[in-house]
Amino acid sequence: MRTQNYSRKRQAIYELLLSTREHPNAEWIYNNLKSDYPDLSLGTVYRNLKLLEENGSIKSVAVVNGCERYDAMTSPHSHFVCNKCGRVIDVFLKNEFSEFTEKVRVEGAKEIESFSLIYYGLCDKC
Amino acid sequence: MRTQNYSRKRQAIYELLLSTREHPNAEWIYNNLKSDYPDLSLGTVYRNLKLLEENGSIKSVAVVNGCERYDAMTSPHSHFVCNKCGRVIDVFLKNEFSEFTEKVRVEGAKEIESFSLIYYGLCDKC
DNA sequence: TTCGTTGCAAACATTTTGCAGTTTC
DNA sequence: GAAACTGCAAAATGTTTGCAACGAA
Repeated sequence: MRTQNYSRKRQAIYELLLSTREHPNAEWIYNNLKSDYPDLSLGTVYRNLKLLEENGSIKSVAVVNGCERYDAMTSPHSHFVCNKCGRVIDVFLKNEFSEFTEKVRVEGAKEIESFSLIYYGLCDKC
Repeated sequence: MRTQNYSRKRQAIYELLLSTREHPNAEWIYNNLKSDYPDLSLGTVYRNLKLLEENGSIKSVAVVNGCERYDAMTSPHSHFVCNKCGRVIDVFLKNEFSEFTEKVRVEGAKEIESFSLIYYGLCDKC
């Protein structure tokens, strides 16, 4: 992990991500912090999202309409993405699933580090 | 499906995708067709990839380093993405997996249309 | 004082689009 | 001839980066 000082804005970004189940993108975070941090810049949001991801503090869970979506809940779970409105919803699967995926061997892969399971469809608001 | 005429270039893009297991992006396709179609333009590749995807002829299987990667094998299967070189490898899972995922219900989802399972790690060439 | 952090704007990379000319049917 | 298709270049989009000022330790 890269050396880091304390940063009030990074902290705010992280806490905002902890407080929501929106799985937001950089711009949503920027807009939601602007009132508390009027001099915040979008570049800072991007920089800190990257830092937090390198940290392991947050994860990128999906790319929806070309935008990276982030989640501060790092315990393993899956997601549902609405094809119409782009909403991202948490999906918690039973143990049988992780048991199943842990057995998977991929020809051509030296080492499997992680996996991502994303469901797509229409959400109940669309 | 939008009305379509025959197009030699679209056909070539589709056949190239059928012939490879590279899961290429637009630029790879462009570079590989340039010699046969010297007047091909990258815009045409993008336009036709979108049309072919709307058709259901091809699928976007992953976004690797910001690039959409396509596959003309539309029968359900998963993928492995190398975190270092970006290589995309087919992963065929046994039936028990689809049986499992078909049972999944997502709270907040009206209808599940598809899902995508992607493994990440290091490939045997990295 | 050192080095991480930031705002700002410019740069970047991928993808989309407007237009005028070409091809398909 | 109508409508789809294309090359080209410009535009749009999301993200990254260089730099000088600022903040933390």
